[in-house]
Amino acid sequence: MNIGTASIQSDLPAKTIRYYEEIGLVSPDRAMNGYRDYGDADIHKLRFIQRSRSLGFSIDECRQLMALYNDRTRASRDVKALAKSKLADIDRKLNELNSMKRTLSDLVEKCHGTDRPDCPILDDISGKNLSN
Amino acid sequence: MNIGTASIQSDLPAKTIRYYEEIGLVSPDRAMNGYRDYGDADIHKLRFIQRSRSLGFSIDECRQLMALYNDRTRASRDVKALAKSKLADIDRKLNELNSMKRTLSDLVEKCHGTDRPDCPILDDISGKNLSN
DNA sequence: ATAGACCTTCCAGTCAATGTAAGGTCAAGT
DNA sequence: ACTTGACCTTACATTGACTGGAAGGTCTAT
Repeated sequence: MNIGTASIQSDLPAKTIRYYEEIGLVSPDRAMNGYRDYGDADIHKLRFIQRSRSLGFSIDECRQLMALYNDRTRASRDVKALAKSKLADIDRKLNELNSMKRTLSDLVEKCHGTDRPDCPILDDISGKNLSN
Repeated sequence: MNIGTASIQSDLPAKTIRYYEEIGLVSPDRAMNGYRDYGDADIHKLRFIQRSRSLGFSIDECRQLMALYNDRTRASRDVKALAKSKLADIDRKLNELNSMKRTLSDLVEKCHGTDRPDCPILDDISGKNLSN
């Protein structure tokens, strides 16, 4: 499939997809006319990278994650270790997201939601009653 | 407190903290010697920004989030609406993280974790049995 | 066969930092 | 009082990860 379709399927700009090829992250086949030709596996990788990036993983971490897909010759013990370490990263991020969610939920819940400009939680958040 | 301490407390490089001041995200007081002087509220904001950035929120979104802290004159109805929209973003991110986690967990679980180079889940992930 | 929507490469610009240089400030030790 | 070393300051350059735009080739439809 062409890059335009790949762009839609992966939710990444075509520009970015070309960039990912340039830095060696996802390298599609080429059709006879020189157009990039993406297969299902490529799309799957791109989608995974899209999610990873949008969640704050670096390109280098994506490269490691791609190694899990690409390197069939690697001992699966290594694959497993790498995957486990990334899982720990993900759990850390889940905790942080939940902590942010709690902060914002409190904000939503405790603000009265009227036009009144005073909002009790703002004082609390901004450090007046800082517990940490 | 000085920027070095603020750096440790917020888990952000001093360089980055200065940059955040430059772009108007967090502006500390100045001591008589010209040193930046961070208060507890500043640290709280920096920590929040640190978490937000590491989870893939843009600087512009951080700016919106800071507005929740800073703008006391804003109608709290607006504050509430903004917070709710950010909460929806967070829920989306939580879903994506859980989806990544599932993918990687399967990888860890189904790989035998020996030195054998074949790993059944790799074929699956790389699109051979693509269900989406 | 020509218009319009796609694709190509290449080079420049942006955003969010990060590195480095040159110099001022502070607290401790002699 | 002076110096050493860890801290702080600004200013300018560089990096990483895109993003935009130009100049041109390809494909599909009328």
